[in-house]
Amino acid sequence: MYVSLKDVAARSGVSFQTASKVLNGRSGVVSPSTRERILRAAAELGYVPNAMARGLVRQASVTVGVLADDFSDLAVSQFVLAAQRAAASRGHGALISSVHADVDAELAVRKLLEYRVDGILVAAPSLEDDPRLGDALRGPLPVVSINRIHGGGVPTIGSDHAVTGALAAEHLLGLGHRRIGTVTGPRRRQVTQRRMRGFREALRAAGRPLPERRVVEADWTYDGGWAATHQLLDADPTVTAVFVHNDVMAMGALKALHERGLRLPADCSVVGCDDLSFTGYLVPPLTTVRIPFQETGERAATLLLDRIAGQDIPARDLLPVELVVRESTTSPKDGEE
Amino acid sequence: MYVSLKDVAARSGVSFQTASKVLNGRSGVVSPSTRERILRAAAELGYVPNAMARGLVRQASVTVGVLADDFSDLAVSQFVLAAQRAAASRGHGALISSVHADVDAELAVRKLLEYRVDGILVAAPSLEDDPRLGDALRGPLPVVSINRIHGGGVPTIGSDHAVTGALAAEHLLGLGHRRIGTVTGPRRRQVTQRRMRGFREALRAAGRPLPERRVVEADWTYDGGWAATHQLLDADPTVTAVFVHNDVMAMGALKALHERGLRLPADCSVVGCDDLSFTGYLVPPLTTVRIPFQETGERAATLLLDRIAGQDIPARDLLPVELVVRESTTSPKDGEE
DNA sequence: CAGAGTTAGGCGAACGTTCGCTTTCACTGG
DNA sequence: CCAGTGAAAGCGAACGTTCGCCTAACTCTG
Repeated sequence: MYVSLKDVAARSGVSFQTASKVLNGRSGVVSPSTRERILRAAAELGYVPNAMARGLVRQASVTVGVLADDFSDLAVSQFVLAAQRAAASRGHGALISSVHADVDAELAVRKLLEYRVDGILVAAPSLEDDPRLGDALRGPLPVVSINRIHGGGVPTIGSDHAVTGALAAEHLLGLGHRRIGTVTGPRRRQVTQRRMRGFREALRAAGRPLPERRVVEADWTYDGGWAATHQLLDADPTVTAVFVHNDVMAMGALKALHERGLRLPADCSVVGCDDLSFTGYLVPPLTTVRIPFQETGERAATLLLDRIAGQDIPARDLLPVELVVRESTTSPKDGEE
Repeated sequence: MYVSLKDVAARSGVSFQTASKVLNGRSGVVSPSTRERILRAAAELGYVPNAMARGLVRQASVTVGVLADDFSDLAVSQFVLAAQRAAASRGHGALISSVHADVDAELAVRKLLEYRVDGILVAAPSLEDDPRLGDALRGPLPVVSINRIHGGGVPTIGSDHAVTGALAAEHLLGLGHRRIGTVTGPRRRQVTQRRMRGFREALRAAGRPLPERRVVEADWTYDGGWAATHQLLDADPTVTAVFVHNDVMAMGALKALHERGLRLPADCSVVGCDDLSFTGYLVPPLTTVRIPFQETGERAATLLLDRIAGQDIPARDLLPVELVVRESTTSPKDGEE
């Protein structure tokens, strides 16, 4: 069905190895006239090189594997897209493999190994505590992850979560808020802990330590954010601002605050996290800490490819986050505690 | 670096072909004892079959290519994810290739061909008019697309756009609206034309033909939807309901309506399209026509794999859409025209 | 105990490349 | 005139599999 080098060679009257030299190879010299002849034959026949055969002899598939847990998540899909593009721009294909309830991480990694990917990009935050994923990933193959990998040993790239928490806290403190609550991601997750650390420290440094009743854990979802916000305001109706650990939950928070009859942002300020594309269109437009998903994907892919090319890469790399101020935050009406 | 069949064979004292039989093959009989021995050796050495070598001899990569234009779009990424999972559950890998400004469609298809994918799944609505994509795709390789392909000849699966438009119109008419406007996708796009046809016909059938001033074209984006909505209300401030061709633009529409001081849905009803995950959390929660992206991805992958397996598949397959009524639609305050 | 049948495993070829080495041949300079 | 040089092309082996066919040895059967 496909045309092979032999076919092209036959048509142009040379050996297939010579055809290889002009069509795919990087070695060897051929005269301009035969080169021309071979090129023409290839075009006429519609020759398309066979990457599997090439990969076999070169011992490199020129392909990276992308292991993602849930890329219907906007953040993950942005990452995957950016990574794929960066890989493509350097000539690499991207083989994706998703892990979810039905298929365990080991199997997904194994599949990628079967295809002999040259490296693996991991975007599976929900699996950061899975020791089996860690074991499967630690090996001779280059790997770069955007989340912590259990057991370590895998270069990680991400954003500075502690700074994220601190930025949110400082912004709200700067506006004059004194009773600030927070809706967090799952407590066991690194990202949650780090953000909480930065957030807590900034509050403490301002002499406003965070009481536990103003911390409610949620699960990254709209519903979770909605419920947690109600819970938070039930526990302490006096809070004037809420830091929500992602934009999706922040939407739920906005809805919950609306339902309680609060005027936004006058009665309660909200800071989100992520800066998803639609956050500027919420009512009110959401102030949020921008997490550079795309840049992370690009950078992760770049590092992975560098690593594949034999270079040394840092074990850890943090991209800067940035506060995007919109209209969901303002000064509280009352100044007193 | 990798362990090959020969290594396993050497350790268990058989020929590598015999090892092949027990580890990967489907043909041939080996005694339980040697099978056991080979299995043990493979486990000890950590044997992982080489899909490239297998693909080479079997003349099948057991891989599908996914050609997407922009999967940071929630709809497309849902599709891609579902397709990847469906393919994986039938043992196929998924090689993704994105087309965008920098890389033209032909090149992307060619890359997939180099990897000798067994079939291609296309999700590139923005390229529906690209004749070169059509040409690149028409060939011996099985292809299934979720959008029209220029020049035809490619099995297409999607949802019924005319019904989508009709559902929106009928819902609004049923609520008593008489002056209904619409914010459409780009006019040249099939999906826009089809939705408009269904929408128009339903209005005409109810004796309320759609005047051109109540139709504004936009570009699927928040900003576009926002601007178009303002434009629509400038052109005809009397409209009491708007049908917006996707949820993203509908968010922009909601914002624009807010800005004009209208109370929603009392002063203006809005119907969206897609039913993205967050639409239930907008203010007000959006009534929308649900497009089954995930099911489309699954079905497309299934059809493609069936096709690869040699079965005949329909040239066209439509999945049902469904109106999801939330709170952004209600009866107009005034009944008269 | 010969011959047939069965079973386990080996063997060779092929898939489509790459790559280093060898061969061929024309041309050069001493 | 002939060794030496250099360019152009060919050749063989290898990459890791699969698969059909072959063979050796064992087990029956009469």
